[in-house]
Amino acid sequence: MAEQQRRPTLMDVARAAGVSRALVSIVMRGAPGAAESTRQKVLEAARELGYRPDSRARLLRSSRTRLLGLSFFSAHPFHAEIVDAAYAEATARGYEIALSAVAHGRPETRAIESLLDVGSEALIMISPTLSSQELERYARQVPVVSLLRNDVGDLVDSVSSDDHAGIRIAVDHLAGLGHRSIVHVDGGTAVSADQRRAAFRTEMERHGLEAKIIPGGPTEEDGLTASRSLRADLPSAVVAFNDRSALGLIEGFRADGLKIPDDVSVLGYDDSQFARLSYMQLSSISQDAPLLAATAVKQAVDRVEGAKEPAHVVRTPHLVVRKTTAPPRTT
Amino acid sequence: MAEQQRRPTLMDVARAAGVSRALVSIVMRGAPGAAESTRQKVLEAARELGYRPDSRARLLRSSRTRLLGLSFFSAHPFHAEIVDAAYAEATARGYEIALSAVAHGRPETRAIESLLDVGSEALIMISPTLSSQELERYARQVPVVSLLRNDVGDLVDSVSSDDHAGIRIAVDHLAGLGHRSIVHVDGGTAVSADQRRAAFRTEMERHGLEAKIIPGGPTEEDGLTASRSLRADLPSAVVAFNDRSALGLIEGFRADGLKIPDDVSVLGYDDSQFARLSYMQLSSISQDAPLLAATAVKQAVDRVEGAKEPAHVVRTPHLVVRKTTAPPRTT
DNA sequence: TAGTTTCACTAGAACGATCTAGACACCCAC
DNA sequence: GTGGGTGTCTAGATCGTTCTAGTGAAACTA
Repeated sequence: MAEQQRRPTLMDVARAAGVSRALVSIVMRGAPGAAESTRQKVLEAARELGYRPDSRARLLRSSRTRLLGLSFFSAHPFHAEIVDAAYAEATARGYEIALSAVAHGRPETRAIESLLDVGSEALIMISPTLSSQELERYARQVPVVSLLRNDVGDLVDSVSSDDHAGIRIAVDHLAGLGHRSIVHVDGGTAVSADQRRAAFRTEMERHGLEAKIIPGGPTEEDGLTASRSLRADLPSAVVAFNDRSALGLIEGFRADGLKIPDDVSVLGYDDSQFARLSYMQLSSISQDAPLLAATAVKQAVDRVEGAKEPAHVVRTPHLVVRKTTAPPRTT
Repeated sequence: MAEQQRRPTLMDVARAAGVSRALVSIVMRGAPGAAESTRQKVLEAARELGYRPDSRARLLRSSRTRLLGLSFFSAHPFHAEIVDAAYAEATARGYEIALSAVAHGRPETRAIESLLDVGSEALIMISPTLSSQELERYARQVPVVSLLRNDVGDLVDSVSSDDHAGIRIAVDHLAGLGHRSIVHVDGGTAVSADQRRAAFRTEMERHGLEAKIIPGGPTEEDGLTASRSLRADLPSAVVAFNDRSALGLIEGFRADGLKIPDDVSVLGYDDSQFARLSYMQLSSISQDAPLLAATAVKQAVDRVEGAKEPAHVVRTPHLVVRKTTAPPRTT
């Protein structure tokens, strides 16, 4: 069936329109140097033939590819929101996004190399797990922007959210509601977990409260497990490492017959889609992913277009109060 | 800072190793036609220079690109699981995956064109929303495999799960447990919703039961809304359109003080990561996404490598019983 | 010994675009 | 009428590969 007909090339369009390849190229790129009348003629011929420029050839030849490489983790739903926002911002700035997923059996280096191989002018990496030395090695070839992580050395740009400020806001919020017994279920080995843990310690001290920290992780299961270890000595509020963990915590608490927020307040982190679900109504610290993504794209474009020095942009997160945090039970 | 040093090319390696470009190309591709000794010498030189082939040039020149284009919806977490599995299968078969997301403000056609522009030899589309005419238009250029949807015309391959069988299994399961009052919360306008709705009708009839259907949709919110409209006349079991909808249903029921599965059994569809969460323990109809993904990749590769006729593979889903379905309350 | 085959290697075209340099026509000013 | 500018268009090189055709030497066959 399906006859695999050859894709039309510049040459085909040129022949059809009776001009040279170079002129067709000029017209297709919208570059100056073509009379309006021929421009129309060429465009018409191109449309007629269903011509689309071959990006391999285009990228190969042109000095500027206007391609931004974006690596993300396929297993992390939160990253999808960022991908979405990055597309929008890149398009607005006249750049394309080349996607590469870090998946099971496909390490980060592999994802990056493939982005480089297709001619990305800059790399945006969401929560990179590579060491800063490795990141710097790539940064010598092309500008690299680390998204959601900032301890990446001096050669690498970073766009991140102020974890310390986020935790401060979290602790202030809960302490402000009157909570005295607040626990942090940490992120284990996840990116940012260390910073948040440390911040929690100092912020609790600032309030003159004891900083109790329970080992956790980034998934629902981690939250669930943590809820069990909290059962014996229930705090009045919990600051989760992220929303997914918070979900696990809440489910665990509910299974024990506890009411949220009556018996325990739970505060998430990320303000992801999960938090926004109308039946969850999870209070959360928002990093504003779309804004961070847009900033990272801007950063990458700036570097590509001449900015010499890598910048480290830190945005302050903000609190989104929904229905899982409230003043403690006044027993 | 970061001196943007030029990437080494075949020419550089050739010079360093004292051979021709063509020979380096042969060695890098692992093609036959080079003596073992020179092979080592070239490899060493390449390693030394940190050479990596430029995929733009490679793809441009070679007749075979060994690239499979994969389009997915960034907003649909379920698709991420498929992306993951597709990578694995493609790698195993010696192919690369080119990813393109359908995102907010980035329509499916745009995602596809970009995959074509980079030289994909075949297209795998997850739950395509284009009309079969549009799909066929692309299928004339390159083999197209539709994943999770099968009403795509004769020119397009499809790998899908037997929706009718899935619903039959669902209804059999619940009827077998003794349920008589079973409701289907449908998928609204989502892909496959029509098939499942129709199947539910015929299968319920086969059991001599009344097929009650409530309008729904693919998200948690849709399930939640549906739970409210079920409140007045509570069935003993619900077949949700998918897991996300099931989650919404369950949360809605719980908010009304109902116990799952004591008061209502809820059956999901997809057996996604949500279903597997230890606190959800959602009974669900599994389409086995990794298997479907692997099949789609195989299909695409077969077509690329010579299979003339598009095939329509239909896999039978299976039941995964967890803790949200049980015999009805014996009032 | 002459002819054939095999092996290791190379020169140069090709892929489909962009880019550089220059040609040609036209208009204007002096 | 000549020189210079401007606007439109083209030829040919080029990007970094792969591919085709072929060279030359060694090894085998008759």
